[in-house]
Amino acid sequence: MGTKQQITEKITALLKDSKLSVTDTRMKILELFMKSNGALEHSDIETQAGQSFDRVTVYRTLQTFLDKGIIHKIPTTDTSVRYAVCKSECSEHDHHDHHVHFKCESCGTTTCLDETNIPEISLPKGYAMHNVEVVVSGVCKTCK
Amino acid sequence: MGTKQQITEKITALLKDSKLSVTDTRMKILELFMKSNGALEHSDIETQAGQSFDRVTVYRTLQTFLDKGIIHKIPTTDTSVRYAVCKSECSEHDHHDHHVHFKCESCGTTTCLDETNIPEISLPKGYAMHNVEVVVSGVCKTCK
DNA sequence: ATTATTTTTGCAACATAGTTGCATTTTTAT
DNA sequence: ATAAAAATGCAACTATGTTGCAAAAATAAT
Ligand SMILES: [Mn+2]
Ligand SMILES: [Mn+2]
Ligand SMILES: [Zn+2]
Ligand SMILES: [Zn+2]
Repeated sequence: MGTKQQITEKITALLKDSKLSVTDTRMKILELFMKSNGALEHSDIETQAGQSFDRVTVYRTLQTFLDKGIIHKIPTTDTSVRYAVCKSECSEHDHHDHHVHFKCESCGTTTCLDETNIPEISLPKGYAMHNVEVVVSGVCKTCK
Repeated sequence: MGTKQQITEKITALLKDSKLSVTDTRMKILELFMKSNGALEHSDIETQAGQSFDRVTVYRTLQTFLDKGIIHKIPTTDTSVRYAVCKSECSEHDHHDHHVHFKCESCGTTTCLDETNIPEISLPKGYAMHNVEVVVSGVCKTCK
């Protein structure tokens, strides 16, 4: 985990590396992502940040982080949009999150299974594959 | 495809098999699904149905079809919800759509690749798998 | 075929989610 | 310290989804 001070430094570095201004909103939201063990959605952030930020700012911050390759989206079958921090390999407009996502039906959390690779899929003739998303649902390690 | 008459009979039978009342809304929406070569979202249905049905009715109809195993959802990374007709194996509260979904980045359509099976995935120790969703994005057969 | 019962629909009203323009504030560059 | 650039907050708006209830339609019973 690291001390509060270390986390702050790490987050600041991450923002600077992405050529983003270091602002309170961005620091706070990134901190929430770092602390969380699962993916976050917009409403989680609004709640956990303690109603200190405008909704619009949160939307714009998430979009900025997406653009810069700091976070990635996770597909869902409801209308919610889930976000999780990317690994270091990701960069602006070039995401490399080729791992499986897991949604626990018990606790509701969605996590990145960074070690679980996505297997090969052979599409029918004529289809070109650019990206594969895999979301597994079931019961997680903690809830079992 | 079949004639208009044949499609009507087929749809009527499907509704009766699912123990649903045969109504104009349900006939029309099922017809749209049958005619469409890809998945539909709520707005597609409202548009294509020619503003004849109330929004609420469309929502409720889709939910009913989901419950009865007539359609299934397809995960997305935006807030949209996509639906496609299930194969015959599906029944009430017991979906069996273990196929890959494909989203074309060119034409935007999402299709069920019924013949493309979902490969085995080995999760980390402690995780129980109930369902797997796979969505591939790229360029489809038609757009290539 | 008529009537009774059950189900579905449409409307209104509401709630939540997401977007855009613009003035003010904050951050970064000079 | 000042100027330039960028981010934020607010207001106003659009889109999406939900609930209760009365009217209408579909099915079941007579
Ligand atoms: Mn992930
Ligand atoms: Mn499908
Ligand atoms: Zn869990
Ligand atoms: Zn296409």
